[in-house]
Amino acid sequence: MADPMYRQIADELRQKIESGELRRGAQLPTEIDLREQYGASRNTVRDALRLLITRGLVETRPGQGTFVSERISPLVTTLSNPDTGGSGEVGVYEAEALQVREASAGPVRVEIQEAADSVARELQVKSGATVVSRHQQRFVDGTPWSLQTSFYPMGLVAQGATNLLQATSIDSGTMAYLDEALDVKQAGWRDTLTVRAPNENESLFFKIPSDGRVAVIEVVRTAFDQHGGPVRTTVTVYPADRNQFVFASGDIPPVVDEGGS
Amino acid sequence: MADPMYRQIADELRQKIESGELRRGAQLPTEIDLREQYGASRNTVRDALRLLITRGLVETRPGQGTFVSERISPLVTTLSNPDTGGSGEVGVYEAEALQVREASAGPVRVEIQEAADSVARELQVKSGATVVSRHQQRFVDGTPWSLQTSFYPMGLVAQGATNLLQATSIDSGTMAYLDEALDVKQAGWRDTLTVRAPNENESLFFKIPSDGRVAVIEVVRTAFDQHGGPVRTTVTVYPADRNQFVFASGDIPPVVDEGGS
DNA sequence: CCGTATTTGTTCGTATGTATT
DNA sequence: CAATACATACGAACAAATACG
Repeated sequence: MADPMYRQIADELRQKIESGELRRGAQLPTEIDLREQYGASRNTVRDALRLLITRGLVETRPGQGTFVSERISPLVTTLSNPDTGGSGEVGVYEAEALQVREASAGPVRVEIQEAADSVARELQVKSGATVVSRHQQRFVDGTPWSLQTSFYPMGLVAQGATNLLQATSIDSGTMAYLDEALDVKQAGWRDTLTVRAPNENESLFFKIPSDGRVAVIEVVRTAFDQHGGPVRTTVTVYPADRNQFVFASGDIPPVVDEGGS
Repeated sequence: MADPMYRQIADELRQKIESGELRRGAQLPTEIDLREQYGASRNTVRDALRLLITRGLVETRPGQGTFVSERISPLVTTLSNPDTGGSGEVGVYEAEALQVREASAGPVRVEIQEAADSVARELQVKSGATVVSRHQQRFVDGTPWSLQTSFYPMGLVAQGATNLLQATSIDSGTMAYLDEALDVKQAGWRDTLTVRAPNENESLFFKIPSDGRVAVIEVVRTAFDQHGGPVRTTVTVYPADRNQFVFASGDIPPVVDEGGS
């Protein structure tokens, strides 16, 4: 009488998934069916399913059913040193897709805000100081992939970097633009990764449960100029169940295809 | 009728925790008390508590009660480029503690194993090939912090690096040792971060719930020698609810103390 | 050491709400 | 609109872990 029943059920289902008996994308029996199959109550079945959800093996869709997650070969995001590989753009997260994947992005939403504590700390300004925020939704193969918001000190605009207020996508070249406009160069950056539960916006956008069963990964990248002052801080949020992050450093060979099992 | 009740309860409790009304380590009202306070059923209260557990705010101890997590200012692990800061040791994860923290480690457990698929892929050997594994438990301030296992191709031992089989802690200098013994130098490395549910060992060691409510972060660091061949792959697992990772690149100023709220 | 009270963990049954088809 | 399937919520009972006299 070792494991509780809900964990036994979860284990059996997990085995069926990993053995391929239940394929990716396939629909699991409904909770009612599982209740009968395992002689458990629906609540117990749901406890088992919650375990599988947390482990990223299945996902539930209200009104539809429970399905084996397609996920697999997680999206790989490279946060490498540009001195290392030839990853051109500095300050842009790049999905290094082993498979062919199509990345797209929503419109840029520009706002003038008062800096929250966390942002103020990164930008080394007073809490509540005025900052420019540029927010964007990103998709890969049409599915929600990340939410990204960049914050710039308002001082940069006052000094002439007025394009920061434009709602056009200059993200791939903002640092180049700042160099050109203000002679501000990016000398380095710092990435901070944190795992936490999603907030309401995030669970809606990523279509992950709102009860925290699936975490999100928050990457805060703060870029510094040649004088050691913070120029920009970018907060990017990814769902944790379908992402991996790679840091490369030094001289290493390119990645070989792995061919997921 | 916006949020479900269990989330409202969780929000109120979260507020009490963040405002300091419930201090770190303090015991929350029992589930029975909360049931009466909020006019909800015990199951609904437990749903709310599960949310807070997942967010790392509280933890439950059977027979005792529910307590505000001590956690706080997460441990920061730097995975930086050595060219950047002066972070001496290459290939060693370093807890950059803003507070004074005491790191310790358990004994090294050396084993000869057949490489699992994931390890074989990283070391670019055939699946099932013989490898040396060196496993260690790590603690910070006496609490479990990480589980680390390094894998080396058996070929290195055959070539003379016999010290790899010794159960003494040479971890901080294994790469230096390999340089000396075999003229193998570390030219670079690749870190891969994945978030997943803990396995049984991990949940026991870290004392986190075994149902996957708290994720773990798995960092796989593979080091490459001057010829681009993999020398070592190190798998380190951290509980996700009390850790942050920092990757610094280029020329950036040192971290300033933040003084948690 | 034992027994009891307390507290969380697991499981059941049931009812109703909400999203999708 | 109806049927289906998951989401939320209630109430109840017993088990297991812990604390304490």
